[in-house]
Amino acid sequence: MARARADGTSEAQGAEEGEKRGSLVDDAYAAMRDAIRDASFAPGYQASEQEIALRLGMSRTPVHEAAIRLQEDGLVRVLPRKGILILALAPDDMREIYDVVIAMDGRAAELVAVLPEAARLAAAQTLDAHTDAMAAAHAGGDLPGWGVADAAFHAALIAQARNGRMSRIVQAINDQSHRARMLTLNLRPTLAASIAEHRRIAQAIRTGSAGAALDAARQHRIRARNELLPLLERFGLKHL
Amino acid sequence: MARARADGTSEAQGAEEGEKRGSLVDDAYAAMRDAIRDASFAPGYQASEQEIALRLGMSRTPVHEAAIRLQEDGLVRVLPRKGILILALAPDDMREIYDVVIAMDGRAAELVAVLPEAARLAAAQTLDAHTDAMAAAHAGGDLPGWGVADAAFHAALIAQARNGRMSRIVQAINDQSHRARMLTLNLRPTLAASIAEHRRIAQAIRTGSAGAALDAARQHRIRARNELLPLLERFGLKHL
DNA sequence: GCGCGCCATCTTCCATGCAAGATGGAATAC
DNA sequence: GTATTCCATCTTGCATGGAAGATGGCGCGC
Repeated sequence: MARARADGTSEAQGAEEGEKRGSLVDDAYAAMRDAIRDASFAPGYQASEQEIALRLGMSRTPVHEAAIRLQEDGLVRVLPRKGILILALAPDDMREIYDVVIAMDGRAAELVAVLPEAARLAAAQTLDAHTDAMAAAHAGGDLPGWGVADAAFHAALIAQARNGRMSRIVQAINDQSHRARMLTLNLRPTLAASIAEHRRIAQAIRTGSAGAALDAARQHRIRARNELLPLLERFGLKHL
Repeated sequence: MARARADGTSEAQGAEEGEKRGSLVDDAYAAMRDAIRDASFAPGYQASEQEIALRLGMSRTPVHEAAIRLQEDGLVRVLPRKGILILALAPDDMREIYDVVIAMDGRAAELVAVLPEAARLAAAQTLDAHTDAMAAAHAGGDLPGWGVADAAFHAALIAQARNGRMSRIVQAINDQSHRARMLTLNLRPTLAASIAEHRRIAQAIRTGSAGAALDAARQHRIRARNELLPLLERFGLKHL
């Protein structure tokens, strides 16, 4: 069920033809996805398959097939006979994305909270470790580090729920919103509140309180949403 | 943002679904998806792209690209240099699927319940109409009709939440579980309970009780899950 | 100057060819 | 009889060419 994601670091430049890894389609997919994530391909940019193929040192076919997968993931749109459009995120997209993670994180927390006690305790410990990292980054003024630890917390929460479909959905959603998260990291005022809420989620899981875990995870995401969306509107960030 | 899906899922826009029959890839995608849905392609069957292309009267290329989309949707698996494998659903897959719809239906109900009053009332009326159809089918012993009306209720609930990403996720999940729903329709004992629960969801939406709507939708799906999964295990339905 | 149509050009869509990996069965060794 | 090797065949991965649609600029009419 797990899609093979070649997670090699992307060289955005010349694609030297070296070792034979997976398929060229996977290479093209990974390269394009990473380029979109780090904004090498800016949103709104309209690329041609020929040009990308040339840059990656392959023919148009694997680029085309990778573009289909990226479109399915919601990262680009293939305009018939016009080209590949890198999609931008509007505030309304962020609203949609938040509603999905509110639902998923809540159910995931609930599921983890009803695991057998040993698994529950291990999960809570893992989650607390990530929260510790967030607190340390916060104390040290390391904003990117805070973001990484925060992402790790939520990724661990989903992973512990042991649901491949939920994992893939959240992964796709995260790919879409990665740019926005990077941009808005320094806009978010209440890092401390997040840390406290993460503690509450882990504690509810530790005690096996499914309802409390569900509620804590939901409220955490809902607060983040209510905090971020007005900021996006205020700053007029029409496309992220 | 709405991808042109052959079955016409899309956002609310005045534009009519013209169903442009321009792309062979779309044709192949729709044909293969429908064949999988109604079990013309049985799970476990390993098809060759050449054979499908021949049957659809096109070359291998559009079939191959459609297969990529179907794989992304979780309906098939493309085995490198071996063929296209129609995926089967195990009870564990149904567990995963139910957890996703529990999360999504709950959030959707909550979102609909906080709409402005006019929209809320209209939504509740639509939902009740579907529930009426379920009751009528139940009274008339029309099991397939009951299933159609039940699906319409849940589709309407998601649609009213006005979240394209949620719609697409639920649509993909439904595509995966369609066969299983058809098979298990006559195994489910408590149709009457579903009808009563649907009424509760609609009522909570009507009164704008977000928490009650969330809980009613969640409990409805959770009960269905707890009812169905043991049946699947009992009957030894390893692959659906 | 201004609007309109035409066409050169750019782009994807799809068919097809070639190459390489995977497979099953036959032939062989023991 | 059993295990092993080899190869004919089937399959997809990828490259490439022709075809058709979309676009923007240029010239023409006014």
